[in-house]
Amino acid sequence: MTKEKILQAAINQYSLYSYHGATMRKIAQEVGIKPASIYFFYKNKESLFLDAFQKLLKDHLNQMKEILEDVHDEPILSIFEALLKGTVDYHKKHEAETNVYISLVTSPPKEIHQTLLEHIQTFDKWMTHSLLELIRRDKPEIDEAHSQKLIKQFSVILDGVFWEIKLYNDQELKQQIDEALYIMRVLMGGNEK
Amino acid sequence: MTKEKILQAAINQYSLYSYHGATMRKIAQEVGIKPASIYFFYKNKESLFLDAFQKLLKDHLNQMKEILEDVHDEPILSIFEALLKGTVDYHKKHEAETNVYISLVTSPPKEIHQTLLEHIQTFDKWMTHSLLELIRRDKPEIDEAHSQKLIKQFSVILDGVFWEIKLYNDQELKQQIDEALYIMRVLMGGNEK
Amino acid sequence: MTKEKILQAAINQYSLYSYHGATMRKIAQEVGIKPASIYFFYKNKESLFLDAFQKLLKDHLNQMKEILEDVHDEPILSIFEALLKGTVDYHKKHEAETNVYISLVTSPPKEIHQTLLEHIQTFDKWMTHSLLELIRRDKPEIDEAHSQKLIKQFSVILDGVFWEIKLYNDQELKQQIDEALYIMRVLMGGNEK
Amino acid sequence: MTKEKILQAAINQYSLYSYHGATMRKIAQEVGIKPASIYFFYKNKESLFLDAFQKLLKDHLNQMKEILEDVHDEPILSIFEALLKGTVDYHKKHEAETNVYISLVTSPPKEIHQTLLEHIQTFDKWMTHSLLELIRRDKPEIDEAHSQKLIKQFSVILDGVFWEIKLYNDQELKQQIDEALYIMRVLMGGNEK
DNA sequence: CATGAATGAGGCTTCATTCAT
DNA sequence: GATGAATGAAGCCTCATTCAT
Repeated sequence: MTKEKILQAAINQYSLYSYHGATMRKIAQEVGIKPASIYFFYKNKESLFLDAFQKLLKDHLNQMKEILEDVHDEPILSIFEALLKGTVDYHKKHEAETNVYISLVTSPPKEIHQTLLEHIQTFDKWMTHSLLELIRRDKPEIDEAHSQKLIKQFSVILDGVFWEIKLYNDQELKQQIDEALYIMRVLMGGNEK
Repeated sequence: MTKEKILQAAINQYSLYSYHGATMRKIAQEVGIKPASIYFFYKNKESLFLDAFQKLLKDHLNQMKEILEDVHDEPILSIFEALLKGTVDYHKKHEAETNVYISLVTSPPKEIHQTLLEHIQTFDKWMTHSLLELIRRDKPEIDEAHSQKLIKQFSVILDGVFWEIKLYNDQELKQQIDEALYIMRVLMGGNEK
Repeated sequence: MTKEKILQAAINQYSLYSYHGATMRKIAQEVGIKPASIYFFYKNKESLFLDAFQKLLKDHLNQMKEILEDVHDEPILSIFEALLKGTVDYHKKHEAETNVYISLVTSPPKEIHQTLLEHIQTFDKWMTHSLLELIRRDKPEIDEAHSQKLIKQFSVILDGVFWEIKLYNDQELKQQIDEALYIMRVLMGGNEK
Repeated sequence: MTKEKILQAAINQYSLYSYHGATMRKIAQEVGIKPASIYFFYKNKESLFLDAFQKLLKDHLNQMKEILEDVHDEPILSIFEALLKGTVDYHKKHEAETNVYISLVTSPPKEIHQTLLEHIQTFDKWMTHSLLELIRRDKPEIDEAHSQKLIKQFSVILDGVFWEIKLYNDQELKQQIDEALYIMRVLMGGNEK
């Protein structure tokens, strides 16, 4: 229990002040213990953050998988929608984690660089693979090459919406999601509006 | 001269280690002076970084303006292309600045929060306004509402490409830019490929 | 224990070098600890000295009260004598404290200015009040106006002896005390020598 | 001109913050020059303050001599009065210098310790000698032993008034001077009031 | 005369960490 | 499990001082 609270506090502090600004004292304070107590659970600051980062990446992957499972049987456009909205929801609800993730991608501490690259690749492969399957199921008429292209296009848009979480307020973001969905609809041959 | 070098070193260090990890010692070392000398030019660490951030935002805006000026008279699709490639080029060439910018957006120090919000708004307004004008010039048949929509769609895609600078290598990025341009072409009614 | 030793060292160092010359390093050295350890007990240098000054003033008042209690029942001239000698003894035995006190009176740091004024007033009132009572008890024939005057005269003389602690050696000081007592005897109408 | 301004600024700063707190920067600032410029006039901080202290002591002695000259021919009680009031006036008008003097007496920097002791002795001898002469002239009936005693008594009282400059406000101080003069009158056999 | 630019030394303070309790 | 007490290392910053201009 305390151990998890420490982990969360570490992430919160890192999200605000990055590695060197996330002091053991502030983390302890957030948990309501003394700094010395952290060392009962973690060997040192570095190992604490390695743990925190690992948990962070794992949680993120799980969350995305859950989102996909929930809409597994719906038409592909609904799945795109669910992924877009799910991404936004998740990151709005886990602001600290998102900030840490962005920070890790931007300036990865060398200790985590490898793990991070692997995560990004895993995530990418999983998403590509899943979407390929789901497109085939919903729209068998689309050949694989086209699917691949669609997925790449979707990823630009998903990444765009992801970054705009940090730029826009809730209302503007909703509009951007609508535009994103509109684009996907157009790309999938829907000239219906 | 020394003053500018300090500014650049501050940005480089911040990009790697964020505020608390960008120590005066490391900044001085990068410049080739002693830490005490920094204080001849800047009152303290905070004011040094405030200056650095301001310069960063100003440079970024100027750069984007320059890009747009260079392609001012070309068709709108070329302009979209120039903006996408220009953005990528600029941020690849100024990795440190980009990382700092991302870090500022993600976890803005309160001293710069206001300045940052204003910059983002200024940038947004300028880009919207410029593109509106350029679309009207090149495609007078598109009404303003549609233009507005197109610009929003472009911004999602531009933001997507921007974020993917941090995710993909040069080759993958080039592909993503191609997909981005393809999307814009489709959105502008071009069924020509 | 360590906390009190720090306080004493702070006073000693302040007495020698004043605030800016009383460095945390020298204080720590005197206590036999490292500078960082001071911060476990005191938030910072300022609060350490605020504590030290408060203790100093409190101790001084207590000491004076004790002196008076010890001679409470003796004739008033003996009381004057006890106060003069007690003051000299106390300040000779607590040279550092005396120097700090003088320094505080001369150039009071603004943080302690108010506290100091209150202390001086409290001390003054207490002494005036006590002596009034004791004169009345020993010499009921002296009316209050005269008593007030006598006390003021005594205070000039006491302050003179106090300042001469810093000017004269032990032997000269003893002579000055004798003169002081002689003056008081004369002032109280004693032409007996 | 600048040299004297530096000297005065040094004394002012010393009076407020003592040696270690009187920084070259603040002294320069008070004069309206840059710290580096001070080194044109003084070899270093230590020599600047040695000069300042010497001037201080010399000025003080001169001032006291002047006071005495002005009342040279008056009766001895007027001379006591002039000395008391002159002392108070001088120190009220030269607060910084007084504070420095007190600080020097209390915690003399070793570089000036010897000079200071000599000054105090010179001052003492001069005053004793002068007063002896003046008493003899005004009251030839008082023998030298008695004069010596009177002078010692006056010195306690003068020192008392001197210290009370730092303790009391102008009005209270005037009262204390009156009491002091009253005492001297009584001591000189005056039962007239 | 004056100062812009620089720096070694040292100031205060916080950091991560240890260890006995 | 937890922490009071301690510390070496390092953080930011100011100090007195120098020197070329």
